[in-house]
Amino acid sequence: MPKVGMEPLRRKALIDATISAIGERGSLDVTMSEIAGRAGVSSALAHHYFGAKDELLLATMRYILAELTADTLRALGSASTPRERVSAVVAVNFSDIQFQPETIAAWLAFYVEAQKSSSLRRLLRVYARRLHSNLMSGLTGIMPRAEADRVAEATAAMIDGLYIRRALKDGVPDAATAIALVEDYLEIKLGERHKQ
Amino acid sequence: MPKVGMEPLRRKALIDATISAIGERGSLDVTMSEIAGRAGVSSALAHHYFGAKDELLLATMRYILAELTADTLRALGSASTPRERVSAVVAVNFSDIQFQPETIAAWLAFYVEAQKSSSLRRLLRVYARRLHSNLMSGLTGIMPRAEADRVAEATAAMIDGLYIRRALKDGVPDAATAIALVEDYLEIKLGERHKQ
DNA sequence: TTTTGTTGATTGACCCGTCAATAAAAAATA
DNA sequence: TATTTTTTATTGACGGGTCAATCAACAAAA
Repeated sequence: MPKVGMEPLRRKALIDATISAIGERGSLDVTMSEIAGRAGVSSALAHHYFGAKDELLLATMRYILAELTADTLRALGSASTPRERVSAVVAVNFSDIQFQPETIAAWLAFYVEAQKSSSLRRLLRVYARRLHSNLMSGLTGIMPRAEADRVAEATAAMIDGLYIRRALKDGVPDAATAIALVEDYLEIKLGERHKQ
Repeated sequence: MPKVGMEPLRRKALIDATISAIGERGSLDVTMSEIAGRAGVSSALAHHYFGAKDELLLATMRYILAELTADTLRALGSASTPRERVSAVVAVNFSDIQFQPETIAAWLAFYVEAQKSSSLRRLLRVYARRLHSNLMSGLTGIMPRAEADRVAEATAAMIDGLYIRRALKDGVPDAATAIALVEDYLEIKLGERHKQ
């Protein structure tokens, strides 16, 4: 019983289904039928709206990225000092929505797929650069640019590393502990400056 | 022209071929024929020696892990102080052999596959635990166990994170810079203790 | 009647794993 | 030593399965 105006709803449902499918299986090795089934439609419809599987995956990654961006901007909005900006960026990356096994598994899988797909690689590079510049937006108010650069790099690496370890379900268990580790690094890195 | 005693040679060649194939494609999505072709044999032979694809992949991961273990033990052997032990472990992870795009891509791909394969997951957990305990072997000589635990966790996360970023060919470019970032963290973390 | 939504069925490609067959070396037997 | 037999090495061909993508067809809204 076709109703008009289904396209946006179907697209959203298919993207959600893609995330949950990838999250559950832990890799991009999910079939179009599997995804479509979760969204309650036929695989033919998924192809109808997205053309090819690659494009569905790309759209999904874009969606995840957009979510992260929105969350980050929101968090940055309510931060008044440079120090708070840095903490806000860190906190967002470990927020309930972002630090879920499903989302993390998807991230990891996309990282791997990025080696094959140049459009995906470009997208991930945008994310990496944005994370860096978001961290910089706080750090440059605290330390010289050159040092801020290195601290941002180390912080970003630490965040990514904690993500991976979460995916393995080994090591750091919860978000709070992860945040504590990153904040501890930042604290001594920033405290260093006060003393001298 | 069959010669006797080929088995170990073929096994090694197939494992090498697996690493280079995975490294080049950037994912485990390599066919048995592709791997066998690189090793200069037929896909049937690969099956003959390894049974199934899973087992070849597992053997490959085991091989990479064994290499890393050997390198680490060698490095730890020539470290006399606890501080040197820590640096040795860090250095090994960024040594030329380990920090190559091919090897890194393989690591990343295996991380993803580990979500599906429990035997692979077990193997990676062994690696994570070993890295942790290797770091601890130095850190416990410098700070209380509880704090050493946290520093080891943060260091390990940073190492893993720098690996990922290397795979993306973005951010930290060379091993020296990566080592500098980790060492900087360790230095202030250790220096902190001197001052108080 | 044109547009939008939807699917079952099908096709074509790809790939894992198996098997029968071949050939040379090694071991056993005469 | 000469022969047969067994073991080891190796591959081409193929069966069976999976899956992305297509298409014709149908139904309801505009």
